This record gives sequence, C-alpha cells and structure tokens, in this order.
Amino acid sequence: MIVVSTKRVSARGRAAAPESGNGGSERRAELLAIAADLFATSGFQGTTVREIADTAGILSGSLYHHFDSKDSMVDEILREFLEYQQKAYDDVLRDSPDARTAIAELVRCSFRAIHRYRAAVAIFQNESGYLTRFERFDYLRKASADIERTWKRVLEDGRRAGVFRSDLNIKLAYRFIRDTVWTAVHWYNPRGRMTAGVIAEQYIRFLCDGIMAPGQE
Amino acid sequence: MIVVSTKRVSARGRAAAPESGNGGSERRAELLAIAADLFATSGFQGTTVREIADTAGILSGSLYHHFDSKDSMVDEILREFLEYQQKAYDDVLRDSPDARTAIAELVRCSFRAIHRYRAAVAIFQNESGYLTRFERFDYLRKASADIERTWKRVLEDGRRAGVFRSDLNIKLAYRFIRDTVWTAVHWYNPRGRMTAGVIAEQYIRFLCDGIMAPGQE
Amino acid sequence: MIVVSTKRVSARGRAAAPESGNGGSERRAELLAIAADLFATSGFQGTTVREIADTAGILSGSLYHHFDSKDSMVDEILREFLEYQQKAYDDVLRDSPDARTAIAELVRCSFRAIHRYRAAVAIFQNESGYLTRFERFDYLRKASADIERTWKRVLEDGRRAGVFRSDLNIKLAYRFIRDTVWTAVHWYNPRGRMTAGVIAEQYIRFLCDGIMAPGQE
Amino acid sequence: MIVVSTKRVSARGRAAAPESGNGGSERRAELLAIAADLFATSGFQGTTVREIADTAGILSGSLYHHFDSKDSMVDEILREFLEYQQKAYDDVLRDSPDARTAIAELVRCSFRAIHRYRAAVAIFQNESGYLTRFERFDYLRKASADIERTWKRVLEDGRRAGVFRSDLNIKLAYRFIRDTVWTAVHWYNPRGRMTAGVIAEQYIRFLCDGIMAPGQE
DNA sequence: GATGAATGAGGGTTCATTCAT
DNA sequence: TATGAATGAACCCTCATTCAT
Repeated sequence: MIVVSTKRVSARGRAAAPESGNGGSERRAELLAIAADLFATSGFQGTTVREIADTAGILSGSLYHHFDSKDSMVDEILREFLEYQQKAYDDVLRDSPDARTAIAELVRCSFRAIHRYRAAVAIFQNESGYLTRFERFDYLRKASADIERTWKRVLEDGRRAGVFRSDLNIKLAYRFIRDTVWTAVHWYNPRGRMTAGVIAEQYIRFLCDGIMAPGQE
Repeated sequence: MIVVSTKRVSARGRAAAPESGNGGSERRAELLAIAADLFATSGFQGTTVREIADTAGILSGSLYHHFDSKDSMVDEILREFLEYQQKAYDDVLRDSPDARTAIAELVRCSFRAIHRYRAAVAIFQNESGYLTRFERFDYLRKASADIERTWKRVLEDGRRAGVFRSDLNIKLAYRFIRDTVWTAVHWYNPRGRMTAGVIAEQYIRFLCDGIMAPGQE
Repeated sequence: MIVVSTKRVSARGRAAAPESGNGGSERRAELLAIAADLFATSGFQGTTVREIADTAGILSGSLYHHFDSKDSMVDEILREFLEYQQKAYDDVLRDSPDARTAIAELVRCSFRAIHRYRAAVAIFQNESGYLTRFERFDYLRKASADIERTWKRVLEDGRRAGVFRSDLNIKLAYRFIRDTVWTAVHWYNPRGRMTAGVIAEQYIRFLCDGIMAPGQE
Repeated sequence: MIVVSTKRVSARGRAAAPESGNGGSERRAELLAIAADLFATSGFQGTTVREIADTAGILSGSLYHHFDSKDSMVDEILREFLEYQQKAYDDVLRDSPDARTAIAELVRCSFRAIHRYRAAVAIFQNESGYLTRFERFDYLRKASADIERTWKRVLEDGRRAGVFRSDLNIKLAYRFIRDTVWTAVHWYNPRGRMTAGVIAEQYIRFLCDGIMAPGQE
C-alpha cells in the first residue's frame, strides 16, 4: 500500500499538507463551508467535530481523511478570508484619490467581505482571542495589525489633509469604526432586504456626518 | 451595594441550593469576581471550573459549596449587571430633557457599565448567543430587547423632534451605536490613560457629528 | 432472538444516538450482558461505568460509542426482558384451560424468565423503586401493573370457578405469590442442581397445597 | 478543653464509641430514625449524608457530632433490629410445643418485626448484599445464617414428626417462606387497613394449606 | 451541638483523535 | 473515502468526611 500523505502532526503543530498536495477537492470545500458555518454560529469550542460530521452526513472519524485536525479547519477558513481581505484593502489604498474616498471604500470593502466570507469574518471576530493563544495562529495577530495600519494610515492622511477634523483621535476613531463595521457581521442577513451595499452607504454617512440634523449641534 | 439574584431554579439541572450557601458571604463575591474575569477573558466554555478554583486557591469541588453549578455562576454575574443596567437606563429615560441629552447620557451610562461591570458586559456580549440556547437564560433575550427598546425610543423621539436627521434609519442607527459602544468593552483598559468618561465623550462626538472636518461633506 | 428496544429518547438527558451505534452489533450485546450482571450483583447505583468498561476490557469513554448513557443501558436491559415477559404471560392467559393450569403455568413461565433473564429480573426487582423516580422509566410502573393484573385475573377466575378457596384474599394472595416467586432470582443458580423447572414444580405444590402433611390441619 | 471522645476511626473501621459512652441521647435516636427511613426508601448508597441532615434540619457536617460515619449509622440501625430479632426467634423456639405452632409463631414474630423495625428490615433485605462486602458488616452474614438455622430446624422437626409433608424439601421450603414473608416489608403499610397481625394469619394459612379449595387437588 | 468552608477521591460524560478494515 | 471501535485526557459535578470557629 502506497502511503501518500503523512499527516502525523502532533496536535496544534503546523498544518501538514492535507491529502495529496492541495485543497482542491470539492468535498473538502463543502466540509469547510459546513464547519465555518458551525464555528460562526456556535463558536469554535462550542462546535464538536461530530457536529460537523453529522451535518455533512458522515462519521466524525471520516473528517480526518480530509483534514488533519479541527485546528486545521479553522486555519484554512481564516487564511482564505485573510488573504482576500488583505488584497482588497491594498487595492483600496492604491486606488483611492483622497481620504474621504478611501474611508468610504474601506467600509464598502469590509461589508463585501462580511457578505462573501460571513462565517470566516465572524470566526475572526469571535475566536481570535482564543486562537492566538496557540503559536499556530500567531498570524491572526499580524493580520489584525495590518488591518489596523491600513485604517489608521487613511485616517491620518485625511486629518493631515484637513479632510477629517483636526482634533480627531486616530486610535479611538479607528476602534470606533472597526467595532461598528465588523460587528455588523453578527446580525447581517445575506438574504435580508438590507443588502451589504446599502448598509455600507448608511454607515459611511453615519461615520462622516453623524446622526444630528443639520443646524443642530 | 447591589443585592444579588441567586438561584432561581429553572432548567439546565435543578438548582439545588448549595449547603448553607447564600447570597451574602464575601467569599462568594470574591469567587464570582474571579469567575467573571475568566469567563470574560477565555469564554464561558473556554473556562474550566478547575481554572476558577485554581485561581481562587481551592479545589474545584469546593466551588460547589458556594454555587450550584458553573451555570449558576454566570447567571449570577449576568443578573447583577443587568439589574444595574436596566435601572440606569430607566433613570436616563426619566431624567433627560431632550433626545440629544438622552443619547449622550445613554452612551455615558453604557461606558460607566463597561467600567464597573467590565467582565459581565463582556460575557453578556460574547456568550449570550450560547447561553440563550438554554431555557434558564431566556432572560438574556428579554434584556437585549429592553436595551434595544430604550435606544430606539430615544432615536425615534429625536427624529420626530427634528433633533436627529429626518432620514435616519432607526434600526440601523441603533445597531451602529450599540455595536460600537458595547464592543469597546473588549479593549477598554480600566487602568489606561483614556478613562471611560473620556472615551464616552469622544464617542458622543463621533456619533453626533461624524469625523469630517467642518465644511467638508 | 429478541429485538431490542433502543434509544427512545425521553428525560434524564437527551438520548443522542451514539455515533454509528445501533441495536444490531454483537459487541453491544456483550457489553449489555456485562452491564446487566454488574447491575444485578452490585446494584445500578453501586455499579460504576468504569467497572463495566474494565470488565469489558475497554475504557469507560468507549462505552459511549455504543450507548448514550448508563441509563440507556438499564433501559435496554429492562425493555428486552419486559417485552419477553409480557408476551409470555399473554400466551399463558390465552392457552390455559382452567385457573389451576393457569397459575401453574404462570409460575413456570416466571421461573423460565428467571433463568433466561436472570440479571434483568433482578434489576427489575431491585431497582424499579429507584428508577421510577425518573420519567424515562415510567414504563416500569406500567409493566408492574400489567403483571399484577395478569395474576389477579387468574386468581379471581379461579376463586369464582371454585378452584381456589372461596375466602381467598386476592390482593394478599397475589403479593404472597409474587414475592416468593420473583425473589427467587436472588438465590437461583443456573448451574445448580435444582433447575428452574424443578423449583417451579415444587413452588406450585407449595402454593396449591401448602406444607402440611395430609390429615394435619 | 477536655477531649471526651476520640472518634478517629479510619473509614469503615470498627465502630468507635459514639460521643460520651453510649447511644443514649434523644437527638441521636431521631437522627437514626430519619436515616433509617431514608436508607429504606432510597437505598443506602442512594441516600446522601446531606439528605439525612437536610431532613433533620441541620448541616451535613453536624451529623458527625453524633456518628462517626454513614456506615456507623446503618450499623447501629441494623444491630438494634438484629438483636431484637434474634431474641424473638429464640423465644419462639423455646416456647413452641410443636412445629405447627412454631412455624406460625415465627411468621407472626416476623411480621411484628416488619411492623416495629420496618426501615431496618427493609435495609437488611436490600443492603445486606452490598454491606457484607465490608468486613465491618460480616455479622450480617452470621445473622442471616442464624435466621436460616432457626427456620430450618422447625421445618425439619415438623417433617420428622409427621406434621409437615414427608417429601418436603427443607431448603426450598425455607426459601419459599423467607422470601414471601420478609419481602412483605416492601409493601406493608403500618397505617393501612391490613394490620401486620392479620396479614400474618393469612400468610400462615397460605403456607400451611395453600390456595386450593378443599377437594380440589 | 452546630456552622461553614474546604478536601480528595471518584462519578458519569464528552470529545478530538487514531486506526484496522 | 468511509466505517466503527477504541483511546485518553479532560470536564462538570457529587459526596463522605474534616475541622477551625
């Protein structure tokens, strides 16, 4: 019998290449989608490998033909999202003519991610704290830092250029925006009447102009 | 000092009163504080009863002299906070002369809660989804609805009175505010330079006026 | 071979079907027999899941691959026996030409059960009181009532027909017989010289004629 | 401070003399009665020390001022009953003019015990098997043997004297009688219409003459 | 006599994971 | 690829018992 993959990996070690070279198989993708939804809904720790398997209609042991471990599953889910997200943010930075546009584009782009990678975004929000306890997920910290840098750069540029208030507390503004935008993933309904795009526009308005009526102050 | 709720019976295991235990003792309060911190930091499921006991310097079994169960602990932690919070919100509604003031007071009052009940607020944010799976924690849903009603009433009043923009989407505005305010609990540092009060004022400013410089639009 | 009952849901913990497990496997039957013996010998509460597993040569956790819980094990053990027993009693009622024959057949049939389902009979005797505290085991009460009805019907028929003494206290006679017959399970030795059949005949004689020598009174 | 009693006793050791010399205090007797009832109803293992204490209105730790251990409680309960019972049986043996009378008296005397020491009798029936695993309760085996010897002697005498059937299987007859008589403790109701005395007479009739109508056979 | 806090061993159960088939 | 049986560690909780106050 020819041994193809090794997948030894003492728990929480690095990701041993799953089955035959890459993550291509469709079954894999299905399983990953199922896992992502469950992780997003019930939490990573709150989801058992058996639940994933049950939902997929197989036995829990069979999942290990596709993935090394539960950790590998989140890992893959998160990496895919983060790769997309970093590229998207970079594009915004490159293409925006001014800070006003850039901020708006970052918001739009974030809501697009919420739409496309809903489960992954939720997991990133909820489980980063837990996962970064393990070396394997150190990259989550780096990803957060990258995201933070992107937003702060735009905010600083805008303040310097007189687009944003001169007394703007960058750190606080960043947190304000980040929290309200990303937390939206928890209630966003992809099949609801409010599309991600519509919500994004409203949020941009909130962020830029606040909620007061003109003339009120 | 707030009077705790204590063992209201109901699902997830009969709540047999632990021997002699009651709501009074100081030890109880200590243990509860330890548990709250751990739940906030590591999640409810991510915290083991042994960890709580270890941190308290006793054996895990000894915890059950004071509490019926792990569930009872979160229950008590959450009830204390919610009781405080509901009263605080009611006071704001009663005492605010206009919507502008009311919104500002709600924000201040929320940040005071974040300061005083940091762990409980974090738990309420993070674990409501999980806990409301169990009958015993149905009241969390009700509490969320109460909070929502409070904010929305103020927003509607303000819009009607012409204080807030006439095209304000109440539902969306509520979520925008709620998410950014309450999520702050995750990074708020009670010993940091930015006090809860200072953050509150800045957030009020963001919410009311946005981040744009005057004249920009 | 009797078809087992298997996980009918109901109280005392949700009965989540163990992975893949079903009513068919031989391993299951082995494990059930081991558990039954231990429950009969040491009591249900007096038997630990670890003891069952040790006796079976596996780890305690592995039992849960086959059964939902300790409760499920007794449940299955008892249901199999009761199903058999009810059918057997019904057959006697249907086939007996007169009360004398019927009583004798009921005794024989009970001793056959003691022989075939020794452990289950002992558990039914010893643990019904404890188990019926839980909703899940309500059916034990019903089973007892069915058995009682069967015997009493025969006793009443016989008294009416003049086969049994006209002053026979049915209720007391039933208890007298039931207690002496079923309690025999505690000392009956399936490999002893006295077979179940022999004991049954002697017991029939005791019941019908007493122990006095003819002419004595 | 004057140390009066030692009560060290490594678990399941011999009974260290309880408090100041004897078992006289009334509180003791109350507590013992409570424990006996619970042991009889819920089993020895099925009764927790805390339940006993709760029923008595004290904390579980406080029980240990009266008794060395849970074991000591059953021990005392059983010893009192057995002492009474042995004396009673001896009296019967001494005073009965013939086997017929002796058997009847043994039955009456057993039902008197069931009435007076109901809980103890039930415990002796149900828990002997478990308790005799421990050295401390070896005397239970001896007590059973004594009881057996008493009955068998009467049965043998009666058979030899032609009072009982000449083909009587002594061993089986003993078990038949013992089981039916002692098991009655499980349903006997001291406040019911059927007094222990009445039941005894009926049982004597069953034992001696059986249930058949005269002339039937 | 009683309390209240704690111990320490053990109970039933869960769950990620392994592996022969 | 999947199954089914098993592992082993950990989890929440129980309970008899101890002991300072």
